[in-house]
Amino acid sequence: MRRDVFQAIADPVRRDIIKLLSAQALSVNEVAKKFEVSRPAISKHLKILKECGIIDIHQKGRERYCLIRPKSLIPAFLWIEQYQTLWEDKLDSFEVYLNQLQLQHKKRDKNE
Amino acid sequence: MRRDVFQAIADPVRRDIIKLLSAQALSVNEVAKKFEVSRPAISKHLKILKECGIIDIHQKGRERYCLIRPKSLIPAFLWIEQYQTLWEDKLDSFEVYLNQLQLQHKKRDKNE
DNA sequence: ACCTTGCGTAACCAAATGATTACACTTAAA
DNA sequence: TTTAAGTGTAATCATTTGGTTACGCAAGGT
Repeated sequence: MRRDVFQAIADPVRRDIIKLLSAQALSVNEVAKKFEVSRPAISKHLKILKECGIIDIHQKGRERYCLIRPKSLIPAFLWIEQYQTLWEDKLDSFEVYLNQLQLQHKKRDKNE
Repeated sequence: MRRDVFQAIADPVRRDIIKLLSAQALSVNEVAKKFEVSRPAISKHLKILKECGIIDIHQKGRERYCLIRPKSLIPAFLWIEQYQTLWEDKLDSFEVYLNQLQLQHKKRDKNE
């Protein structure tokens, strides 16, 4: 059972939950009301988000409030960010492709 | 069958493939050699990456070269980036939590 | 003309995922 | 002290996922 931030944000429902909770802390029921799926389904999503460190859950009376821990998204952010220079490159994809291919073949293909 | 960037980068093998191809274009076999799993397994990962627009595959002789299309990662980058202000907030999580809870309860809880 | 290389894909399988219903438990409310 | 509200979790299920082996085919090499 993989439990990392990438798996956590892979599901669209969980991304929507993150969005909700980034605006305000909500109880489990309050979260569940925003979705079509059943409350137990939301409960499971919240459990996964908690296990991935993306949310905290605090009991208050008989309610459990979910609040986001935005720092948990930083690893995913950094992973994607490392490719930023790539997509900001001046060279367009086709040129990059040709260059890479040349490098690739400079030893074995002598007739191109 | 979900086919979006988030699902594409959810798998660690696919993230490693992206890393490889960000350095240079490689043929399917060259990619497969870098991993423990079988070539057909890599072939499937490459197919998913292609369907998500993360790589292009160009035939050259009997080899197929995979090259990254880094721009396809931008949507995921933007999604995570929107929470950057959240994790850069001066307030620490506990204060945020208390504030949110106050807002949450300012109408119904008058005895706290 | 063969054989080899590179690769896709079908068939199959175990495990993970995402959902549901039913039930249990705890805490507030009446 | 009943009752209702809020929630977790078990049992169950269909689908997806990620892997394997086996096979087929096209393009190069001999």
